[in-house]
Amino acid sequence: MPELPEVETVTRGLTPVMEGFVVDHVVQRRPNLRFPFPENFVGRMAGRRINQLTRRAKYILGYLDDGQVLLVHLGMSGRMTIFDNPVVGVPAPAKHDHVDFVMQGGAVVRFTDPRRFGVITLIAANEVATHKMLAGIGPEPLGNSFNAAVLAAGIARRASPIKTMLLDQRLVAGLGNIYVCEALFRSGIAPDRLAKDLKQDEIERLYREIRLVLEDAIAAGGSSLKDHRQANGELGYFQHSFRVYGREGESCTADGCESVVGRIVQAGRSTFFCPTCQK
DNA sequence: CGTAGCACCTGTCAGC
DNA sequence: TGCTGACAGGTGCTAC
Repeated sequence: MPELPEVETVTRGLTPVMEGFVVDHVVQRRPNLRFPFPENFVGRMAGRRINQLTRRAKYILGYLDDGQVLLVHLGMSGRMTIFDNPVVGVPAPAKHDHVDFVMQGGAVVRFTDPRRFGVITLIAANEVATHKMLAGIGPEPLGNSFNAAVLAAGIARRASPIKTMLLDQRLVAGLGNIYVCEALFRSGIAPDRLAKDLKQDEIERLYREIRLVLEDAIAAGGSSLKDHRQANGELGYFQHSFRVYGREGESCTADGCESVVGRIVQAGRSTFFCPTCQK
């Protein structure tokens, strides 16, 4: 379920077994995911120490000791699972287990992705800001460079519905379909409102709720998953409680609201909303 | 330039 | 049970 909070949770879960450790070797079981793996991926990873593991937007970045950066995107269905219990061992790879990172620290980190919309590649450290996949990505929503004024400037005069705009990673990084729906519900803004028509107080509410919904989700991941992982070692999946997402036809959770959650399709993607709470 | 739509893949579920 | 169609947490590319 990879939007920003899930990628953050996965990154935090991987850090104790990857950061500061040397990659003994990588097992690559197919030539491509969404894109081909980089030339000689296995050879270029072997023996490299991962100096630092961080997240930018929905990408996991592993800074290697030779100036390369391992870039991982989970796409729609990508998952990471840690195997570091010597008693249990490492299960035989299943159909969609495409890559294993075998760490000298003793852990095996397995990348699984049925739909293969994920990305694994290597870039140079000095390309992190300019590489095609990262250039143009907007501010981190939880960082200092994102605020109501930045959001206001980004949506000013834009003729797209606010829902569609918020999915655009150039405006703000890391929001996906779930948290856009949730943030709009929490701020009481109808998803089909045109971005340029939002009033200042609405933009400020939206800004606050974007931050809060993401912070809540990250906190939920940290508190409901011991070491950010489930008993089977899988990272980033935890019990969410969404107010509108996936709740079409169910009653609105707002106090005193008698309405039923609706669903519309915008830019080809489902939007869940309360027709009464969101104006 | 801004915007919309398609493409990439596989799995799951509802309905017949 | 088997088939079909709709749908799924993302994003790059192309065409208007």
